[in-house]
Amino acid sequence: MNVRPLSAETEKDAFENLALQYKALADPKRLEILNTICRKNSACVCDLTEVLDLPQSKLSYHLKILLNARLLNKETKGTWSFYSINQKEMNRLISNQICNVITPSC
Amino acid sequence: MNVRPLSAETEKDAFENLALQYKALADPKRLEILNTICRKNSACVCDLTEVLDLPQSKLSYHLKILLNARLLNKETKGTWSFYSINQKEMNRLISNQICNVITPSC
DNA sequence: CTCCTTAATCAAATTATTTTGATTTATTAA
DNA sequence: TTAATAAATCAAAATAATTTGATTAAGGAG
Repeated sequence: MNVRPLSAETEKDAFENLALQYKALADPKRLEILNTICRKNSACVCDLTEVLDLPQSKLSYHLKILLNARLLNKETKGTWSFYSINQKEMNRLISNQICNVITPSC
Repeated sequence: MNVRPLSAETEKDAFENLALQYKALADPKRLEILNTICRKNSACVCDLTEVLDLPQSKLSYHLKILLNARLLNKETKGTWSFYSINQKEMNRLISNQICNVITPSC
């Protein structure tokens, strides 16, 4: 009776989710942010503004996009927000070869 | 004497190239185009306008982006342009799991 | 409480991407 | 040659993403 697939996600939904995630990766600055967070293991916004020489609001904007795509984890301690790589999701999306370029040793 | 790495590509170049390629994947319509071409093995623009119900100029636009990202091959026969998946490049970029979603059996 | 630090959010301006419809180019057939 | 088909390209309009600088919110320290 039920014609829809058992899976919760239609192919259309799957493509929209994938597009959202690849869009997050589709920016050299964001790839650099991922790379920097990986090398530091975990970083707060003020760490990244120093290393990457980007204003705070711009960083918060890009971090939000990466977080929304589930490529980052966020942990708040007091007024600090610590971001780390969601390597499980990176591995789900990206080949090992390219993971080794963007997030080596993560 | 030469301080630059032996590799032809700096990390900055690598990130820019990757961003270009992930940008091509960052659109549900383009994922659907890849999926359709994969299932048909090879398709011309007029095939795709029918199947995907998109105007010709829009298709040509998106195909150009995918071609430019080297995710498609193009072969011209007379006035037809036949597009097929560049699976080697897809595999270089994307995990097997997601390749099986976007381009199953390719 | 007041001050200071961290980071999120906001609105406006800028820049980039996509859509649209028309035109152009190239090839084939009559 | 002329007409017809396929697809690329173009310019303008519409949308979407990014940048900027300022404001806001939430903690901690004195």
